[in-house]
Amino acid sequence: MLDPNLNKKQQEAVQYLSGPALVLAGAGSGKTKVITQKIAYLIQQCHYESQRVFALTFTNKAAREMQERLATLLSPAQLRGLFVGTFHAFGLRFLREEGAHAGLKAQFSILDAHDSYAIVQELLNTTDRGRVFSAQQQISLWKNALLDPDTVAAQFNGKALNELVHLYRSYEATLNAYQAVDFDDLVRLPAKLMQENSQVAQRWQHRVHYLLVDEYQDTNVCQYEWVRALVHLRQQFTVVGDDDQAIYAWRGATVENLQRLKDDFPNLKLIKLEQNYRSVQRILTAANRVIQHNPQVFGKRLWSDLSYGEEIQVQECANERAEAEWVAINLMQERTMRQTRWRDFAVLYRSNHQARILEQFLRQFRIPYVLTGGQSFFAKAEVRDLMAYLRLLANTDDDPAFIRALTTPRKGVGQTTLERLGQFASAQGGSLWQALPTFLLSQSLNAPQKKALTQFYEFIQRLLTQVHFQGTQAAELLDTLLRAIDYEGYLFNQYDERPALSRWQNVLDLLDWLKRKLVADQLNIIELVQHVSLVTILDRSEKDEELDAVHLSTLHAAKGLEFPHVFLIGVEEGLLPHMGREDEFYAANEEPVASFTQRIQEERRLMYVGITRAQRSLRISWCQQRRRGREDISCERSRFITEMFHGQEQAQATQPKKDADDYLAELKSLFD
DNA sequence: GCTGTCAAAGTTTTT
DNA sequence: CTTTGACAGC
Repeated sequence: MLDPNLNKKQQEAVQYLSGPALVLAGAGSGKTKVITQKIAYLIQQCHYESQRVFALTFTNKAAREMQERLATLLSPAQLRGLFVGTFHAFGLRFLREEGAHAGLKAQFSILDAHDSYAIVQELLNTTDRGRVFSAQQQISLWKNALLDPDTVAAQFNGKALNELVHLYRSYEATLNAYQAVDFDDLVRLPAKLMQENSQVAQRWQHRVHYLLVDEYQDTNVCQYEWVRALVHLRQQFTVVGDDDQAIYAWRGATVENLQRLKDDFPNLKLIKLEQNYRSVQRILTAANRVIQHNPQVFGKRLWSDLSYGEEIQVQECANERAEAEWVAINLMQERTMRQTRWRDFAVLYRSNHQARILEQFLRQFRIPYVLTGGQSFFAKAEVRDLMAYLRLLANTDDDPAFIRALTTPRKGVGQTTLERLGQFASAQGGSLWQALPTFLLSQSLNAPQKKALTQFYEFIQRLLTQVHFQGTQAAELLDTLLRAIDYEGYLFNQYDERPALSRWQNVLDLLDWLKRKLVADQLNIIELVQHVSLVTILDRSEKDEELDAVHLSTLHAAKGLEFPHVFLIGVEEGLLPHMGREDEFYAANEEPVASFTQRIQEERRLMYVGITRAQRSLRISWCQQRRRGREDISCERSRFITEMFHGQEQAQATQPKKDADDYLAELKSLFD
């Protein structure tokens, strides 16, 4: 049955099946609802087979949310075979089947940003982090634009970027030698294969009967081409997007993909969802005012049935400490006065480091909070250490994993020996692991190093005999591994008691999570490792939902979420809009990727995303001074605040009635 | 030649 | 607060 709560436009979007459809869905207009309802409609009413329907998202969170909603709409049998996941997860599945056509072995590794950084650093032979970072970025942008080294070389012929092109080539060669792909490749290689291999293309064109894409405005060229190739045959797809919420241009996304869609599919059906079910009108008005300063591709105006709502407050703070305190005090007051739950609040900010000071104050006030986004659990050193062993077991040619496993915990093999082994391996044209047995016979090796390397070799060799174990047996293998390397001992030796304990806890959490995964899905280590590479944060979504806690999130990570009461902090020139270094990146034809104006526009959309997260109340703060590195810099109010209130009286923030000390005293008395 | 200690720096956003 | 690179000692 079609949900009777759908409005006319939503219904149209769900039921339109006569060809390609673009649903322009403003913030809070029921976009996820439309996608999930449409999937249900396809399967239940139109008799699409589940394994023929594919829904693509950008984040794991969005995918999970859709899966959860679908679980309430479809029977377990109907859910089976249905693909709802990120582009990258889909890419992994695609490459598992088709990787051979791209020269990949079945057990290829997936490198994370750290690994690629290390590779670029090695190739550039520099310790200048800025240089490495920007080179890495450039390669990533090229990849996202579906440009391979040859194409780039042709376009940059004889120019200063030659060195970078050369780097790109070596980088690709290195990955190939490791039998590894990076994140970008998970989308780039499928797109490329679809274009270049007609057998592969046909296979998938026949498999995918209906395709849905969420957050379409954030697709890059690879994703666009991949989608285009997938639907080439049937032209049955729905993409949902909002050009005003495009905030990933820095990752190669281009809003022009919306425009291109019209050109490539002349019969494209355009459906606009403009009724907002989320926010009170005042908040929408503010959002509309801000976004109006951007050029409008598709004229679109959000409106709401809800009441007008209370004033939007703007608070000027002396510095970020004062700001964090202001947030904490307001949270205390609001919770008492409105009888709300903690989870009804979110504090949103431009960059992760702003969370730190907030955390301090929230802890002090004993306000429970959860951090979404931010530093990935899987980026933590201790987690990567353990994963290195697993990656090595899954793919012994994974040199970055080999190096990390061999050197952490330290085993008496260092820089020099490693370099020699590296030279030895590249002379043989193989990986470090392949070279190791012969290298052990070499004369230049000293006794201690030889002994250490032999031990390591035998240790890994032994584990390798068990690498195909599944489920419980594989889980036991993890325990064995951890005990054998005495990682706990290493941690407590390396760090003070408290940090060591917290790291060890992380390892135990990881271990627990891995084991559950192994047993639940009956995976072996190889499958597990590939899966884990795509997970950015430890999956405890249900707990987060149940938890009554204030949400702390970056603006990027908050997209798609909504909260009754929102604090948007750090709204200053330089921070929002953010002004970074004037890095010069190039897409093609040596055109810089983004002009100053374009950057401001993206920042404005970010502001728009922030405002439209709020359902009922919105509070904005900015600081006169902010600590940046070692010095205090003075800040100005963001232009976006001015734009928000343009032609309107600006609400003056009311001073909190109690000050921080009162609250702390009160709290203290509670706990004494 | 390896490893531990010390000082310096911090990257906007994420798969 | 964490991570990384430089350096000195074992």
